[in-house]
Amino acid sequence: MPELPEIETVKLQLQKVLVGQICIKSDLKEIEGKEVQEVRRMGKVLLINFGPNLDLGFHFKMTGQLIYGGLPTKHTRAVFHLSGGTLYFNDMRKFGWVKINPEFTLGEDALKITTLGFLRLLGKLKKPIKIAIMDQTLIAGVGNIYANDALWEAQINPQTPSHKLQEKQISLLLSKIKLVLREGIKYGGTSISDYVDAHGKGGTYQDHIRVYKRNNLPCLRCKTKIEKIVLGGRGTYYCHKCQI
DNA sequence: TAACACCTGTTC
DNA sequence: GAACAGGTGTTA
Repeated sequence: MPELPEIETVKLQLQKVLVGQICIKSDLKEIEGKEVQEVRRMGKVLLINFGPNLDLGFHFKMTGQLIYGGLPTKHTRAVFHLSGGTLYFNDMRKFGWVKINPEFTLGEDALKITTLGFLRLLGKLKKPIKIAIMDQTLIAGVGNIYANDALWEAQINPQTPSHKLQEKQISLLLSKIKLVLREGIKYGGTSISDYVDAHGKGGTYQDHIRVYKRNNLPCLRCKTKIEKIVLGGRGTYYCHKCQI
C-alpha cells in the first residue's frame, strides 16, 4: 500500500482529528495520559507526536493500515484508545512496525529535494535509476508504483545506470516524481489491494496509473506493448520504445 | 546485484 | 500449487 502519497493522505486526515486528544490506553504505555500535539510524515514513516521527544512511529510496509474509528479486525496489531475515539493499526502481512521514537535513516523527502540536490545524488551512482530513486537513504518516499510511473513520464528506461543520465533528464525525472506523487495525494493514494485511508476508504490513483502493472497492455503514449522485467527484485514496467 | 527472509492472502 | 504483492533488512 504505502508510499509517500498514501502516508501523506493518512497524515492529513489524522492531523485533523487527533490533535488535542489524550491517549487513554495503549499497548505502548509511554503515551498514556499524553496529548497529541501533531501528526507528521518522514518519507514513508508516519509520526504522531505526544510532546517533547515522544513520537509514536508507524511503518506500513506492504499492508499496514491506520484507521480511526470502526472496529478491530483479524489483522489488528495495535489499538490506541484516545479521548475522542479509537485508532487501529492493522497489518495483514505483519511486516510493519509501531515504535516509540523510532530511529531510521532517510534521504531528503522526495517532495522537498531540490534539483541540485538530486543531481548531486545521482551524478556518480552506477546503479539503475529505478533502484536509486527507490533507495530511501537517497530520497525518501518513492516506492514501486510511483517509481514506475515517474520513469514512464520522464521517458527514461528504468535500467539506465544513474550516472549515464544527462542533467536535463535528471531534472525532468525529479519534476515527474513530484508530479506523480502530488497526483497520488490528490487522488487519496492507490488502492489496488489493501490500502485504505484513516477513515477506511480507498484512494483512486489506480484509475490514473501510467504503467504500473500494465504489462502486455498498450503504452498510453505510443501503443507499444508494455514490458515487465524484474529489477532489484521488484516488478518493473516500461515501454521499451519511448523509455530510452 | 541477487537471493532470500519476513508473512498472509490473492491471482495465475 | 506456484507465483506474486504499494517494503526493507541481511547475506553471499
